[in-house]
Amino acid sequence: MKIHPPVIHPILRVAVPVPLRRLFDYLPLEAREEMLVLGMRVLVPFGRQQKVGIVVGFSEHSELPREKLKRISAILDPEPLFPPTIFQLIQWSSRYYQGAIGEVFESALPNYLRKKTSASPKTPKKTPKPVIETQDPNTLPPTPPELNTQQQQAIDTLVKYFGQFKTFLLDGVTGSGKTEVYLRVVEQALAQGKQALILVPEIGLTPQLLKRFQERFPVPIAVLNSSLTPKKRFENWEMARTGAAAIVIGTRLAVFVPLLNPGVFILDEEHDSSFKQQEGFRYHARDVMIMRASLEHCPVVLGSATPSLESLHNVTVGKFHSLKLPNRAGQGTFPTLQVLDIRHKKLEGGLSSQLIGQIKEHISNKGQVLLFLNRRGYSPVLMCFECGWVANCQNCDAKMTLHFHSKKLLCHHCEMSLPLPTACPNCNHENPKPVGVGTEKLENVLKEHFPTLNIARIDRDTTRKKGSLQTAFDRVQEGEAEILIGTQMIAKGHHLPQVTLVGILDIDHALFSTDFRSIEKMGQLITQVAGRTGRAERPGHVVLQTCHPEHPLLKKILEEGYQNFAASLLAERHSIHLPPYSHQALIRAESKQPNQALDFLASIKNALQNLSQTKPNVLHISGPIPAPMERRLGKHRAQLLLQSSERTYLQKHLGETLDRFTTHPLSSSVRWSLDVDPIDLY
DNA sequence: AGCACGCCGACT
DNA sequence: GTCGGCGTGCTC
Repeated sequence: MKIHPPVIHPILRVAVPVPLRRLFDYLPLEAREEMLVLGMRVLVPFGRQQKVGIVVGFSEHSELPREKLKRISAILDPEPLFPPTIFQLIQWSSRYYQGAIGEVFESALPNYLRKKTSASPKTPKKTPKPVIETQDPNTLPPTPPELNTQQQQAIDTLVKYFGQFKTFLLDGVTGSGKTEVYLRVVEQALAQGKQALILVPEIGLTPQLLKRFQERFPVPIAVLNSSLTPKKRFENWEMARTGAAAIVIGTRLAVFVPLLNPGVFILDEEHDSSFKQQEGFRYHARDVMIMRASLEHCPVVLGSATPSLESLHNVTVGKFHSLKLPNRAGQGTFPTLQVLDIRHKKLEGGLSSQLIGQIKEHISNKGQVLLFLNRRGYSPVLMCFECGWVANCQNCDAKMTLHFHSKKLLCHHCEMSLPLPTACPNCNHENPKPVGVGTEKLENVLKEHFPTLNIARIDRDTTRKKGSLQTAFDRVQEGEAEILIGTQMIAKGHHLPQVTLVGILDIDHALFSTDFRSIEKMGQLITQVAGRTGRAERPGHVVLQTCHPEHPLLKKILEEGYQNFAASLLAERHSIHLPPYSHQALIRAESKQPNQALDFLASIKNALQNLSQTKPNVLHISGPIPAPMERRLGKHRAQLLLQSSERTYLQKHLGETLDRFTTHPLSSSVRWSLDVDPIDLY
């Protein structure tokens, strides 16, 4: 491909930010051709609008007659914003995830640069700190902890691979000191004058990691996530791009940030599904990061105490190199695990009397208690015991959740909210009753049981405000609350050294879910929640309440640990050809009319089947079937699952077929999208 | 996705 | 008689 335009009749191929899977051709500005370079932003007339596009190619000819082509309105950048590697990365991502090229480029830009502002963005020169400050060993802030042998080996191995591409899975139990490994590796990168990019799954995990890095390194650190103001995000992006920031910490969107001098890539909690974007351009930041590391010849470190089955498989087949940290750093000990059979037991707010007894005991021994219940609200069902009526959402195939404090029925899948009925809307009998337990009810029940104790509840409802999550964790860490109740938000990353008892309530539904990944997620969640305890000198105890104490996979994880559990799951996936032993793509569709989505998918299936006649058995198509929640927000949803052992085959034919379907008669009344490597089937 | 054009219901 | 509903079609 040519970097500069040809001299005669040049035509610019421009990626315009619209959900169309093609490029648009334009004529260059007269007499300024020589200024144009691939990757520059240009302002182009598009229909009646002006849009900011990216020049992604030059050619002598267009499929359109020359007189139909419009001329670009302006060149917006003095130099391309993307270095060649990022330019390639974006194009690869667009092909791999079958995203509209213009949208993929757009999503790699900070909002500030997506605007039609023709003002060329000057790099913020107000942070002219030295690009990289080398470390003076005498002024080392808090003495870094001593490393154990495994940590030292991991670091030595990683550093050896500086300057070349290799993917490492840092498989370290909770409390094994993964972060210390990151710190030392980054230290080495900085010493070589290189930058480090570190991704975390959620914004909430940034502050503590940022703090650790700031304490250790006196260098500019840029944070990139969606909570920043557009201006700030642009400035931090520029600091990364120009090399002013030595370290970049961000969420998945930061995977595309240009770096002047990349040295090492780190992705923490690699099993976390938040790395997968779930709308629009559906990329997985972990997989994009690996591709990026290969383009930029850097090592990439994926860290987790509970690695995804995909990554474990990649270790087995030799694509990833495994680095293990099997021991807890410092004085940390492993928690003891106990299964509590709650069949035929009377529960109070979801708690068995045994568990309540243990809570009392731990509290009286000055320990903290953590209760994990992955369901927010007061109760998931409101039911009339006279006629059997339950509160359903009118827009979705879902029950409405009772929220006691706000005195409302809320649908957790749309915005629907209703006042609490005092009588059954069906039979008019008084007071329909809540059924089932959410975190809010659990909190109320505990308050009755332990009126003198402080209880902290952490879920989406109590942490709406920015910073409130951190405040809640601080409260617990400082011992201000004796009992902590939380949804999966508490499973992520936070150190709670005073917790001596963890109670896991009601995870049984995951054992029988239709989604084949839900057991994997359950195992990760149990292990992560259990890992919150026993991190200091006091040993921890984990109690899991279940109605299925004999379930083989539950026993596996409790008796043999995550590693063996994961091995069993992998064997199961292998035997039924599920990922990572096959590749999937999911086409989702939704329509107002009940059958349009299904019909549309049926015709895609038809087209794909005709196509795959040349290579039968390579492509398996299941569906179309109605989505697990058929109606959501008033739309009828359906999906088509494609599975193949040959990824390239799947990818190629899918792209070609879908291109033809943009003109399908139903494509205007059916909203549809493609998800490559889907991680949940909803 | 926008944003037009275009053809049918309740309003000054 | 018109304002505006959202169906259909196009964007170099």
